[in-house]
Amino acid sequence: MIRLHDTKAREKRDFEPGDPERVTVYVCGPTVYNRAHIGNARPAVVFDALVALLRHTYGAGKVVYARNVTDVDDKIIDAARAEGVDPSVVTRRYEDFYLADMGALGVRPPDLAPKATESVVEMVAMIARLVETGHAYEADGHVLFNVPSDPGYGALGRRDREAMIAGARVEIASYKKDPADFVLWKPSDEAVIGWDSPWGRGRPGWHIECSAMIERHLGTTIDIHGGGLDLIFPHHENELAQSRCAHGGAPLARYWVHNGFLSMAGGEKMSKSLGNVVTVGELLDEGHKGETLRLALLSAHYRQPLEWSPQLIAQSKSTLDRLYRSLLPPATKRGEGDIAEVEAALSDDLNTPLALARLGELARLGDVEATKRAGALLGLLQQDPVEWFQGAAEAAPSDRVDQSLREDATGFVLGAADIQLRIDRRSEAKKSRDFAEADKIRADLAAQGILLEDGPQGTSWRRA
RNA sequence: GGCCCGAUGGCGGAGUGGUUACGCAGAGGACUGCAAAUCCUUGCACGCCGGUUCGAUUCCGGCUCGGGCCUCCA
Repeated sequence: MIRLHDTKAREKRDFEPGDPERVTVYVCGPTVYNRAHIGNARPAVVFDALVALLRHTYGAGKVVYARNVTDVDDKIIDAARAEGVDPSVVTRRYEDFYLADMGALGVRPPDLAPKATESVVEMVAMIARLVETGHAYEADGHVLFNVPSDPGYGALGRRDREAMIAGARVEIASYKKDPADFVLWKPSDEAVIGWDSPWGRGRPGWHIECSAMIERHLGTTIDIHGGGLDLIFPHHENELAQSRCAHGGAPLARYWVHNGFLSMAGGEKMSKSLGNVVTVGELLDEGHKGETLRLALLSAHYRQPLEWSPQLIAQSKSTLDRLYRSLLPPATKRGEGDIAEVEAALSDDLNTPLALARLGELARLGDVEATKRAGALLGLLQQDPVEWFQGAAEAAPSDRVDQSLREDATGFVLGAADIQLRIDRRSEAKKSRDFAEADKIRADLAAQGILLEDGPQGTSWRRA
């Protein structure tokens, strides 16, 4: 039995899907107008792990995971205009970057990656339904959702209308019937991307995109709707209202799951507007392995805040070194591991830190099979251990996306054969008790990031 | 201002009404030519003030500090 913390109920609940044969998950994906930062990667990794657990529990073919791509948005329009290109040039580029970056973090592609621009017909239909049922109205070329028409509004974000209006930071447009009303459709002039609709040429508002894509690809009521904490209000609150009103009161999601934020040194949230972002691409370019970054993101519980720091990365690296070392032959099995311990930790509201601790115990016991299987649940430890220690650093995603940059992706001065040659020379020196020479060889290698370890079967090496 | 979340040892980070988290770093030991890795041993904790209780880090209230949201944001 999986238990999940439901944002709407504000407590952990037993997870019971509407149909165990078809468990549906929808997570708000990226708006593709720039590179993903490591904070953006947190939900991708967290929900990747959650979906892996669901597949493990209900069967690989019984879970449908959709993560949308928002490819129509004012920020995209601005970026395209600044570059003097069509918006699709911008969106395709950053969608490719996103997939490469997330792939490097071991995030498996979702079953469905619907694009907003491909569901405009459905959006228009849903808006029309809302207008017909009195939940939306046309004003000044816009179509707005009328918040007072939905008595249930505010339940997810737990805020009443007076408080919202009092705290509103933006100027309230004069054409709104109610200050809380939000846009479903807005007009586009000829210079801007747009679609024909009963209300003239225009483009959808942000919230309706998700509602329409969920309806089209997953159905009226889905099992899990996920995203970052900051999406609770207004994005998810509005989605919820639109969908419920368009579907005669049927709830949009049975469980609402939100991940906490990543912060930078000082505890401040990582965000574009604060200018303190570190992109996934930068981290990979610095030589950090994607798996290390993934472990770092899973090292705290998904709802807890997580402070991103060089120490966190370093600690995650040494943890993975230790885990991979246990997979290295010859493994000595000290006891029987039980993967159920890891499953139980994950099943309890995706407690990845506890799962990681139990994974460490499996590794300590030297149960290679159990360690690998448990690692798979977390999306870790699936590489060949020798490759982990001796392989080249992962090529940066920029290299993967842009083939022209691939030429010098290797980046290492010494290849395995070279290293072995020096190890042999050092062994000779040791045999003749020329320790000065042996230590010099070891130090020279260390200077190039190659660490030697003498064992009973001889000397092995790894990259730092 | 309104709403919400958090506060655990040097650091990261689970969990629990009474008993060991775990990892990193530190100390000692084994192993080693010396290291590294590994193994063994080991020190270090629950923001403050009240309350409930036989007993609270764990429950309740208040406070302080930190963070998030209040229609850009994972």
